[in-house]
Amino acid sequence: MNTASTGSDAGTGGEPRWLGDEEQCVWRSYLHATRLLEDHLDRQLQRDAGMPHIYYGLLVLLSQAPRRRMRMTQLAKDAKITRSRLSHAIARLEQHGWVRREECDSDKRGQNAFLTDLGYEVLERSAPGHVAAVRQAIFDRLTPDQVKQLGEITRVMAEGLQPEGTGADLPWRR
Amino acid sequence: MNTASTGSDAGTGGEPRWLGDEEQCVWRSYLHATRLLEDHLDRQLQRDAGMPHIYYGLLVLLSQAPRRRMRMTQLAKDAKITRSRLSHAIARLEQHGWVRREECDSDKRGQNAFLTDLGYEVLERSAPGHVAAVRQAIFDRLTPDQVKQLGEITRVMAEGLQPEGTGADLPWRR
DNA sequence: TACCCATTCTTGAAAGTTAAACTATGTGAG
DNA sequence: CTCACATAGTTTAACTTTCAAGAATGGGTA
Repeated sequence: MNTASTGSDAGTGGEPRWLGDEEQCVWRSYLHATRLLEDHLDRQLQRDAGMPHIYYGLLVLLSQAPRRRMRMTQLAKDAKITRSRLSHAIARLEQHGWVRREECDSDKRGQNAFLTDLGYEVLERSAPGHVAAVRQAIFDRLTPDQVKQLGEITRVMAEGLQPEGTGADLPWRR
Repeated sequence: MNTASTGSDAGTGGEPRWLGDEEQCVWRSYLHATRLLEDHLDRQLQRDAGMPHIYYGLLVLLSQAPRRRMRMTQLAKDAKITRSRLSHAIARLEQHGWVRREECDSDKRGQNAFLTDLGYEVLERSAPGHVAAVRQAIFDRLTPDQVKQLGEITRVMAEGLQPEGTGADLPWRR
């Protein structure tokens, strides 16, 4: 089924409002760009740092955290991934010696993941190449205004997709 | 390593040009938005159509093709995925009876994938919900101008990431 | 024809992801 | 205190993706 068409009936609720020609075109561009970029960065990092993009992002988050350590749940939230996925990811990063776990003092259920020196080195070594790749794909190709627009657009999108409410965590909403 | 920092040395080539504060912020928003949206659509489609977003996209492409069929390589190119990935994907879609393969007349190496009636029905049934999800995440939240900007921005990005040259295929470049 | 190399598509194994179930600890009400 | 329920994190199995290798056909050149 086309995402467009002047189609008729209802799906779940009422009349489905199909996408117009221009919207369709934008949607396709979005899909292509995001898919190509993610693939590109995944390959670049797999080659240069030996890990997929998302794992690299975890190391970055840890490197920026107070004592280079963070609670699992918080890390999962910041990285926008599920706890399950994080568990698997940290397990692997741990195998490489880039990250380690430690019990959490205040909460016996908790675990902290922390970046090892070895992990920091890997990050240090691969950061320049990664930034270059990001720059080449985005910041070097867009005008300053477009960059600003992209920031605002994605901010709005993310806001709308956050689990619940803008607090993205707090038990407000509903 | 931070994607920013006023860091010093070189990576592979010359001085790495780190991202400025604003660029960093945009990049983070981009990652969050795209990750959240992809996850959201994957869950929505897995629930309503029984397949991940990318598989759904394959059915959409097939549904729009001439006789609802397409050469594997062309399909892979249009969907921006590798042939290997496509092979596995089609294999699974075939198991569900949504797609089938047939030999290609003109080239004995070739295969056509075609959308079955059953596949078309699934698409027809799940399209409204999918469009609604896309609309809710993007088109209902952005201003018409932002939508236009997003289209242009992603077009530029995709262009820069295409395998080689804009032809995205032709043996020109280099 | 014989040969070489490109193209098409598939395959198998390893790595990564998901959803659901599960363990263990925290927390509040009664 | 005790029960019920929420939270934190892990685990299992099924599924998806990737990478590298492989089988078969096409095409060009000597």
